[in-house]
Amino acid sequence: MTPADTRDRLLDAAERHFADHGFAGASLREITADAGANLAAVSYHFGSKEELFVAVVARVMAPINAERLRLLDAAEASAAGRPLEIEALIEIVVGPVLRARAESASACSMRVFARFQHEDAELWKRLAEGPLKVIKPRIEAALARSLPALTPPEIAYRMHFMMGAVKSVAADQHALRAFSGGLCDPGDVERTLRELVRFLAAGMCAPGAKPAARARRAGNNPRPRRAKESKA
Amino acid sequence: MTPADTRDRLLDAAERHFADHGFAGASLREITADAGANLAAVSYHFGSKEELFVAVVARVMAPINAERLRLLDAAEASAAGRPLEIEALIEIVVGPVLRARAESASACSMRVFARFQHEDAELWKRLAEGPLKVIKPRIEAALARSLPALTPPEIAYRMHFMMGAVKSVAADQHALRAFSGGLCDPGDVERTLRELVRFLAAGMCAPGAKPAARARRAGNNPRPRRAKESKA
DNA sequence: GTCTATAAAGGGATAGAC
DNA sequence: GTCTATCCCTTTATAGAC
Repeated sequence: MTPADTRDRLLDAAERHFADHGFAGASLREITADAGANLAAVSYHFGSKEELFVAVVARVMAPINAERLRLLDAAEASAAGRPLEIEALIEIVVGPVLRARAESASACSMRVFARFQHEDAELWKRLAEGPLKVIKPRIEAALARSLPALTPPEIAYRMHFMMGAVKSVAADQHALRAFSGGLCDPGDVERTLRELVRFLAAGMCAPGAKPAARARRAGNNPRPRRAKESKA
Repeated sequence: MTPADTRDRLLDAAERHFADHGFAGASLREITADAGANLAAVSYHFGSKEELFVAVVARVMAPINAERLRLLDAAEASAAGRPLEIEALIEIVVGPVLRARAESASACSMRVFARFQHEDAELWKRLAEGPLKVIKPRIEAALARSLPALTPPEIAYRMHFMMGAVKSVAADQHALRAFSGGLCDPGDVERTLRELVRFLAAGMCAPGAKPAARARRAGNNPRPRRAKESKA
């Protein structure tokens, strides 16, 4: 076997256990046994269980957000100032999450990604201040440019809904298979991604609440909107 | 405020703690202290921590699914055989979840609803075989009737995405407020519900994959496309 | 860096008095 | 039904040998 580093084996095992049982439900004893390491190795390499968890999440999120940034930079450079097409933009946001599975031997990255926000508030805040806060404004700005008919709250709501749908896929592939009665193969990442992008793009493009002007669909007028629209 | 029954106070406190910390993260000592009850009361009334959890989830799910069934029966009777309007159908599925908050004094029902599927697989299976398995086929059949252009796998995928978005709202209202920078008020249930239904209805109505016409899409080419299609 | 051994705390469950 | 007291187990963390 290729033992890699003890530190890396600990991260691999911890990723699996945190994904399966959450932070509180995973025990360092099982993690270290799974990693073929000693219990004290966690303290030596990370200091505490919480620091190990943070390291696991950071390792999961880093390549996902790096890929998002890379694709976003490339797409915006290629667009030369024009708004991105909404399906392409959503694929940039969603694709790296779903494809992270293929690159991870343990295939638990997505579950960690989907679950870590449900951990205790202190943990979540600490993680939210980290790698999330660099990519989110970029995505938000790109969405606002591509969907000029929507107000900022509408953009915010829909981003939230979108990430929820993404996490529902990432959280548990077994649930998707069981829930669909075998109709959906969660192992088919590209199919799942195609369905997800199509669903999200349509939801994102849904017409916003219009008080009087009945636009059949969201106008693709790249007029820089600044008007505040207060409606219920 | 009547102290109700010890059993009910235990359920109330357990709902809060399970919602905040998950099954593994909640401790019976804190729950019983919060309920003003004795530690041994859990064993007496429920038998074990796991049975208490199951009772909490059942109490949360029962009124939600009962309301869904009631609304679905009424809508289908009123439709007299015609497919339901997709927005009305989605509101029937989603509304009882979001509105469950208003009826619960502790306002934790939604968080329990959103989190309980992330618990250990054994727990999840046990709960999935319960109240979920009566309402899901009804929703699925109604969706299939309202969206005849979609294949069964497409229906299944989109149901999964839909419930993910719903859970993202139910899971943590604080996240919605923080994530939106204060633009979204999670306490405004009706506004949130309206935005969510509009988003989901559009996603559900997205055109399905054409069998022969649509070839496999390349990864991400920001080729600007015309406005999207309207009806399925 | 890795190990053994143990500390210190907290967990769920339960027996038995009342 | 409710309580006290306790059992027994697991947990994280750490000290110190190697």
